[in-house]
Amino acid sequence: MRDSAETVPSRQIAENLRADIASGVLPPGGRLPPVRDLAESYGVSRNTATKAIAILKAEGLVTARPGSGAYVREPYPIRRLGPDRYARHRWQITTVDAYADTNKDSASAQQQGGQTQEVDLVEADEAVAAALGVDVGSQVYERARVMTRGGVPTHTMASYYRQEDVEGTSIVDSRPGIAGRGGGFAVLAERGFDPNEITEDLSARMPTTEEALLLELPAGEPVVEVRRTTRTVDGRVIEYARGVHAASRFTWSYTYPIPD
Amino acid sequence: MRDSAETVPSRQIAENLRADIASGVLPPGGRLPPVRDLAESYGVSRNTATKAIAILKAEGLVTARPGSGAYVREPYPIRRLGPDRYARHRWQITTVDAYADTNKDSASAQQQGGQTQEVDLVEADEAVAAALGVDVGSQVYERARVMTRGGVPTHTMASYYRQEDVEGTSIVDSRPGIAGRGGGFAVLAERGFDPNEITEDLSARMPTTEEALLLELPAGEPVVEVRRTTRTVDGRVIEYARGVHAASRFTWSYTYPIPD
DNA sequence: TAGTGGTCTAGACCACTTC
DNA sequence: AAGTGGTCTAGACCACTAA
Repeated sequence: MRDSAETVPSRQIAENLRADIASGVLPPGGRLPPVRDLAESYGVSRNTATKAIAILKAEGLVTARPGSGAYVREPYPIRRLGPDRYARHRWQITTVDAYADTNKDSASAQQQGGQTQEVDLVEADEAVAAALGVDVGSQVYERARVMTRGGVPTHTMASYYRQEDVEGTSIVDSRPGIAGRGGGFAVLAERGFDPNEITEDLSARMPTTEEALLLELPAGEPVVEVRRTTRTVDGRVIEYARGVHAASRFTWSYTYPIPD
Repeated sequence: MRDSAETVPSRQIAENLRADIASGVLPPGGRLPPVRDLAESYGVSRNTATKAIAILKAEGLVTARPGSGAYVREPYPIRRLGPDRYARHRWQITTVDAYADTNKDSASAQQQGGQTQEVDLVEADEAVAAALGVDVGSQVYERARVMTRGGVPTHTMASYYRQEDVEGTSIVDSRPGIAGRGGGFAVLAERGFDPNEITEDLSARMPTTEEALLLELPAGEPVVEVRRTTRTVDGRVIEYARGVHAASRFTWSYTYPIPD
């Protein structure tokens, strides 16, 4: 065995374990050697072996369960998010199939995942104000929710609406699911604000401590922040939304023509 | 001061420092108290104070310069990446303005950033093979580069081409910049493969150790992996590319109509 | 030269899981 | 009860930065 670069013991141990993970000697879900064993076999202190594990945790390769062991992280089923998830047929309710649709939706929604929902009047921060074209600090409706899938929280999403756009609609009703499918798109459409175009901005970063708790993120798991602006055909912004996604559970896919 | 939740000393110190960063008491670029001072003022061991700093490093809030101090990370200028960066006018060279264009481009390119370039025949891995419609393990051209901006590496990008599509073109010439502007789009267009549509897939994760070294990533900095497929108007895939971006230096922006 | 972060040791206690 | 990860202490040495 060759050490390609001289390095400190903790990194060297981490590197060896990493190689075992990559080669499949330690398969996903497999348990790493206990820190006490690592310490002994490498002739280092327990702290140093612990540090090696900590390095792999920070890289997102390993999670530790106190009292049990350290395990190779298993890949989540990755959901691919494309423009299709906003497709009209998913939220546009015609009079003909309205009843059947809501039945089917509620059934599949509860099987696959759920969401909490909380509606509030809040003060618009800078981003919200800029997007909706209102003054910073003015009151807007916030619809905040946490989405789960198979009992595991996957992402948060908070939508913001102008008061006059949604006052009196079911969006403002805070009972979960009352806004129906489509994230309020159907409600907005009924009101005459037909969603027509979306701009999505993505960026990635490490989570805040609150986000890590809320989404039950393991160490070494980044988040993707999504900012979505929805406009009518006239270019009027009818919704601004911000979400935070556990990075390992999603990919985003966009297809577009090369512009001139 | 209230401790909202009982916690271990190292996390508590980290939380206090985090609050100082958020409130501006410790501004971006500001230096944190030395670990020895922290240890003394909190009445903990040096190790514990060091751990507190390590937590903030993993969160991407702080970077440490050995021998100097630990500093609040300053936000990078963020580059917004939209479909425009692939626009035809950026790479389509008409006979009229070809000369002026190359002059301008090389000047601005060298001011703002550069790129290394390496061209090789490599074996197609699974993703490359699937995208280009060739067998796994068959030989394809790889054009790998590292982009820098202001001397700082910002992202890698590796493009893959079918041999028969680019053989004999300047894409295969490994001299940096020889492919000209547009990432080879101009060359492909000249060959009769006019790039028409792009699919981009994004996901975020922690970097591998190689990536962290190559991109000079501080601890706690995730990367965004971009996979790009470029097609002609007939749907023929002419380029598959993969890149790794330092997350904190970019946002991605996509605008699209809501599909039916 | 003084100060700084980085790493390591040897030993300790705790809370938790697993049996 | 035995084993596990998590955390902490007190002390040490190193390499590096900055004056």
